[in-house]
Amino acid sequence: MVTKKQRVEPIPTDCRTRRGLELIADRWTLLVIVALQQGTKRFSQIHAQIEGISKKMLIQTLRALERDGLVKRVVYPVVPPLVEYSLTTLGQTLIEPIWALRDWSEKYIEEVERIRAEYDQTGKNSLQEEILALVQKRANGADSSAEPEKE
Amino acid sequence: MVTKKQRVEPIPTDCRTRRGLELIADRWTLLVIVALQQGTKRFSQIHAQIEGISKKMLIQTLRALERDGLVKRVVYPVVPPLVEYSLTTLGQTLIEPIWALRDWSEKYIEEVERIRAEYDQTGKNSLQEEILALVQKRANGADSSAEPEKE
DNA sequence: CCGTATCCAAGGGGATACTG
DNA sequence: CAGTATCCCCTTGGATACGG
Repeated sequence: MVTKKQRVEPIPTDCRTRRGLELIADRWTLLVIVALQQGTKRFSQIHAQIEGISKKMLIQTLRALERDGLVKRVVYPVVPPLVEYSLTTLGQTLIEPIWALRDWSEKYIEEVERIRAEYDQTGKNSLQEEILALVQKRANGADSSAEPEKE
Repeated sequence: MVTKKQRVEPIPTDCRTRRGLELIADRWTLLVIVALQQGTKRFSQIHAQIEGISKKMLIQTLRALERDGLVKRVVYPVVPPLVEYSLTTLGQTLIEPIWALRDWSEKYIEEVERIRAEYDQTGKNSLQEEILALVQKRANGADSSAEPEKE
């Protein structure tokens, strides 16, 4: 159990990590980058590749990425229109961290889903026994009034 | 320019990568894990640390993480209540990929913001010249009717 | 083909008040 | 302290129709 008076330095809204996460912490951005990391693609190809995304959301996501310099958009003045999207050099720097997330998913997602299924069925997961043991131990051994202190 | 008939294999909604990204691709989840990677924390500490999150969203996020076995929640039966959250062993496996994203943010976020500011002010970013060159080149040298082919 | 424009339903998420 | 409950706004985002 944690003792009192632990100093916690806040994560300000304007720190670089938060600003960075805001860039990519939505439903589609990372998927679009994953799609483009295979190389230049037309709009319709990306749209076909990312199952479930609407044209509206794809456009929106691509526009944001373009605006931020992560994706390059090239329009060829032909009929019918031909538009190609690709990662910029800057955008390619995101491939590595995203790959780390992919690796994690490949390794652990099914374990996560197993635990979730168990939780949904039983109302608890296997961690609960561990936790109960912790709480019991404390209930027996220690004073039950915690009396948290102010700073 | 990309040539015709490029094969694109779709990313199905149920692939592991997408299921993994759905876990963490929202506004708060990653920040909560970042907060907890420093060690066990009380609810109020996390809440204070993540500037801007409401109690409602923090609870919601923590519940989801708990349900998925990434976060452990321990309630001590004392008054006033004392609840501690920490990453499980499984949850800790996420630290590494998240760290990669943090590193990326530290390195590149300000470049991104520079480009974005430029884009917002001028309606274009520095890539546009590069793109114009590309398009011009094509317009001069090649047939202007692209005539995309079917498969 | 690659968008834009408009409408609209669902729900995300804040504010507030209340409880054990 | 650590939630739960309710209200309600307002954004998100899908569906559809249309345009260059």
